[in-house]
Amino acid sequence: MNAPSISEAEWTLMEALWERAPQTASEVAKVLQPSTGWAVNTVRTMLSRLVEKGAILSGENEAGVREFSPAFARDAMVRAESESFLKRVFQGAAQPLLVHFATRSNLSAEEIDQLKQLLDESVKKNPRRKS
Amino acid sequence: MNAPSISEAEWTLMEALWERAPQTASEVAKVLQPSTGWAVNTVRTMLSRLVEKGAILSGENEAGVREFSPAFARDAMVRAESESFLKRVFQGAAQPLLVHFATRSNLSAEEIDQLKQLLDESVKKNPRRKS
DNA sequence: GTAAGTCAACTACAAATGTAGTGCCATAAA
DNA sequence: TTTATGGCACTACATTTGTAGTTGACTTAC
Repeated sequence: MNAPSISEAEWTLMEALWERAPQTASEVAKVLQPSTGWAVNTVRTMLSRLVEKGAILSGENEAGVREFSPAFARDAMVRAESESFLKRVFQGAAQPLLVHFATRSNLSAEEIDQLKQLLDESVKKNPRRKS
Repeated sequence: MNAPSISEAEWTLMEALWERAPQTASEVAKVLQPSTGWAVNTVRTMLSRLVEKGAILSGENEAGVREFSPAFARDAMVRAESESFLKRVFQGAAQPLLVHFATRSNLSAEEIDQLKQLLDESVKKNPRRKS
């Protein structure tokens, strides 16, 4: 199954589970409480919805309490989300996207060097020229 | 006013208006019909909602028919959308985002050269080193 | 063994989104 | 002048999302 697409608030939950899994609903709620202020029941509801969507899996711990884990690695979800963003906003063209973020991002010199190196590697692996 | 955030389907309408503006509802509907299959009323409803959101403006043409134009340049909406995506998926860090798209995008050699040049310009303008 | 808290399952409800349908008016065509 | 056409304003209705509250079973500390 492919990574389902999830909402903004749901990303927050996923982040908590990627941090540490499995966790029970109340554990997640406790972790997120300071930053989000969500009630435990809110967290429960969202966790259930994520299970329905197939984004997380649930089981029981030794004490018989439900606990939750991501069904996909963060990277896979990022990839799915990125695809859809790229299509929607940049009409599928990666280069304009890269230009956009590269010019607006105030990268440090090191980060720029690193990126350029990545780009070089990419050209070695895929030395395609425009027809 | 800042560019409001809009849904996926709404992006489709905006694209049509960025293509050509102003357009009346039925013109937009006609343009989008093949790709989306939306009924005219669907388009009307979405246009109205976009007006409410402040994403587009409406006036009347010579014949007294409502016509619509984007309230923001595509670039401004792209920027807003990109911000939010960056925060949500890459936790605000542009560099990992760039790495992600750079490595997965199969750019042509020309595109890579162009990007590297952009990166160089960016370093000239902003010769920041990590502290 | 009784109150107090924890869980899970259900229910609630408003705003946003996707996708139209209805009713009424004006104009153009027959 | 009837009739079909296009426009506009409203209304409709299912789904998804955000944000909980309620109820009833269980567990635990007094």
